[in-house]
Amino acid sequence: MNRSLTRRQHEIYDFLSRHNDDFEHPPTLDELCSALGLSSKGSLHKQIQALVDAGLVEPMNNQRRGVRLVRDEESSALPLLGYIAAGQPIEAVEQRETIRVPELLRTDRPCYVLQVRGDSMIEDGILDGDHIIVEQRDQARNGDIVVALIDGTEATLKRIEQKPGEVVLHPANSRMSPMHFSPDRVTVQGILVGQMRSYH
Amino acid sequence: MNRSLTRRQHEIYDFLSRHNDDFEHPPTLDELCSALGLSSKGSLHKQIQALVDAGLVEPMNNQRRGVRLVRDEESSALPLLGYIAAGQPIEAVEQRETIRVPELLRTDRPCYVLQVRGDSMIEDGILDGDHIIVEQRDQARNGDIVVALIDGTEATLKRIEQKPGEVVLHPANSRMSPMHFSPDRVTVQGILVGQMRSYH
DNA sequence: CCCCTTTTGTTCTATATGTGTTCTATTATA
DNA sequence: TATAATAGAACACATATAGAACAAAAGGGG
Repeated sequence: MNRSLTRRQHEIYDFLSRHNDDFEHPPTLDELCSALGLSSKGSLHKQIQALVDAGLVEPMNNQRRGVRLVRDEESSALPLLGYIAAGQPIEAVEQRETIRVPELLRTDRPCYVLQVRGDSMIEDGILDGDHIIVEQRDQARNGDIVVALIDGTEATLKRIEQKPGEVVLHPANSRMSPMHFSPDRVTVQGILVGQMRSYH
Repeated sequence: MNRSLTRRQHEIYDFLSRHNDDFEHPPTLDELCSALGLSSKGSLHKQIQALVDAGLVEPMNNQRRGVRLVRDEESSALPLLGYIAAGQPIEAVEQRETIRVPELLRTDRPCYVLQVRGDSMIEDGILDGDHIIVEQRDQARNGDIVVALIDGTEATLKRIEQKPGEVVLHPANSRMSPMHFSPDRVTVQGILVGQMRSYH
């Protein structure tokens, strides 16, 4: 079942994940063959079968309905990790919670959700209580709003500016000042990609 | 039962979803045949029956013109009506679009989605480009943020204050002033219940 | 209201095509 | 040498289609 994939099997699975939107309908073996540049569906079938055994592709027991990836029923739910407030570690939520997030507010890479505490980003329209969707990353571009870890303990949500020899974290609150750190004290944990607010 | 669809059944279902607006009434089997390029309604009937078994098409027990899709109540998708900017009518979007909204950001009553244009509510964290979820209503409580229609033409998003003999619409922008109207000039179209923002 | 016709859905059968499956043989790759 | 990847053929059977015949509803004219 949980056998590790060969290199080619990995390629094929990646191809399916990337292109399953390009196919109008689940692709047949023949279609996949020409898309992949193969000329024998028999060979492909063997590979697909390995993916089925690995639990990545829906088993097709003689059915003629195309090659479908297994539906990740959690697909639109992301883990809600806890609260983030400037200057404190992320306060984990007790239970392992998940929260549904529409595709529009997330990316294809791994994401998670935090709830905002405090007003440090209020002028960018991020208010106390908002849910933010964060893409897990360890690098950011200047101007991104990031979840940054300072000295390995304090987590904060700020707009980042990376200069040679210095990292500046800008709050969006005129009553607060930018914070300056040496680069080795700051690690990026993710970048802000989406935001949700409920008014009830 | 809940069997997965064959390829052709998938196609036919897609066709129905795409074109159910093109048909004045639910189509007859013969109409569908010619639209799909088939010449045997007997064959089509078998396919339709499969869709009925899958729960995607309402069962047509000898009814005429009985091919209608089952109401898609599950999808958690709301209609995206268009753009709202202070002082102009809601600019309708061309296509009838829908957008997925998690339960957290909506209510049990009918809701719709608008995209915000302008900065009139910026200090409440509602920025240009944000998607807002509006619950359809004709009454509001003081302090609610509402979609209000002024003189039946201009739509605007503001915080409402209803006094005897007067309605005040408060922007959240210190460069703008509250607007005063007599109650008969203002009708509430809905109240803000959720908000979404994408950063990419 | 009844009878007839027309339309439209339902049920068959027969046939053609498509599509997954199973082989074996051959070639790369480490 | 062992493992993986490929081609190609042959096969089995699920699915798609046409066509005919039948049944149920709708409508119309007397």
